[in-house]
Amino acid sequence: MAAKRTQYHHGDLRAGLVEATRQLVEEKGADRFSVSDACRAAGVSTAAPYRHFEDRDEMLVAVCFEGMERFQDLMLKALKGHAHGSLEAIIALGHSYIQFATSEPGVFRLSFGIGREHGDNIELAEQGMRIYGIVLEQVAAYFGKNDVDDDVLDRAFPLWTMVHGLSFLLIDEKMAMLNLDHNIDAMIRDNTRRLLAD
Amino acid sequence: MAAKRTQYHHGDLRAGLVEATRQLVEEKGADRFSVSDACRAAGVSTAAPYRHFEDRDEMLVAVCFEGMERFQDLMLKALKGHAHGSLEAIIALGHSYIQFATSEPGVFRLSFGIGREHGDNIELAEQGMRIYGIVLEQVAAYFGKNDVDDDVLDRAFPLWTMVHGLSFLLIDEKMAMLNLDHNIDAMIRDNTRRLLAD
DNA sequence: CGTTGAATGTTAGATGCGCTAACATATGTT
DNA sequence: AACATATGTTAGCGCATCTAACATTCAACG
Repeated sequence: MAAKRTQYHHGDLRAGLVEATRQLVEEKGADRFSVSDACRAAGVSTAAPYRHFEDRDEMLVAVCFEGMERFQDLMLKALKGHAHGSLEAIIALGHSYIQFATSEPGVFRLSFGIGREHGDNIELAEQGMRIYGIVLEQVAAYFGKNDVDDDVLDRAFPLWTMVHGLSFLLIDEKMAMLNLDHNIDAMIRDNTRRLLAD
Repeated sequence: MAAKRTQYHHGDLRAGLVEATRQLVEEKGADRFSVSDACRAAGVSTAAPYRHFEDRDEMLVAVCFEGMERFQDLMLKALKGHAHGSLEAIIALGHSYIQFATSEPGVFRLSFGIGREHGDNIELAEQGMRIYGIVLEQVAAYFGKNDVDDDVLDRAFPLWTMVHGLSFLLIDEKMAMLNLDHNIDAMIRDNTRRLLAD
């Protein structure tokens, strides 16, 4: 991991630190992550990161931002092969949401928890809206609409809360703790249908 | 806050520390909480807590456990005045879930995030099941059943994921970040109905 | 090319936290 | 009254974040 470099300069330390941070966030969680660990992994001194980031928090924001881009890619890929605005497309989006949360729980948790102290960060908000916008677009089409009106917002939001809640219950291992056994795929399918019905 | 005491012994330092910890968790979040801060608030030296808790983490577990008891009380109170197994009873439980999450976001987040490293903690799991059991009982009655079978589990779980997700989206201020405006009460009501329909 | 300023790295150290060991004081049992 | 136990304090270790002062490399311009 700690690839000892022969050059004085790293080459792309910023990227190296972001990747090291991302891995550590997955391993130990954002709260247990330490700048020192990331430095050891990247093979630089503990003062080096401060040439690229304001502080520890900014390193986490960088990981978060990068993660949200992967999240967006995943959701866009999920749409392929499904008719625009079809129930299948919307269900596929739900699956990809769970998929991201469970494959990168550390980054997922970080991405949603970070807004609190960074409510001012416009870039994070914009990236969030780009992702949610993918859902809104499909839901609008599902109801045969060309744009996202208040009705669409009201019908899409419960879908978000459901997959969001399911994601947290899964990664926080609540189902395991309470000995609950649910077929996740069936649960997303059935309840997406129910939430869109009426 | 830092009530200077005149006696050498505190009286009930454990309770004092739990309360100080709870307040700090609400103020700064569990990750930013420090044992030293709690000691300052309780007016004792930084070594004192270790007579009552194994480590920092155990202080948080204590706050979590205490919080879950309040959570349980809140949900039981929510049932009063509603017919056993009625839709209104179930909706009231949903409201009390959101109520707890938004009034004590720090403790709420802590309670659900803590399982990860304390999956072994049986007391926490049992308390969690007591709370979820309140919901299961009402949902069983809603479907005219006397006990909680697999069907009941499958119909209750989506309700949990919805209010759980909504709670996190609210306390993480995602709706504010994305300029989403939703009537929470209406949303819980309408979608509880949809999830129970069929 | 060679010089020089900017970018990017290092070392040393200030400050603070978690936790432990050794010691001090109160409490309660006989 | 004497002693064991419970509960507090002080001092200090190891590690973390972050800064200041210094070192090395890069790159832009004569």
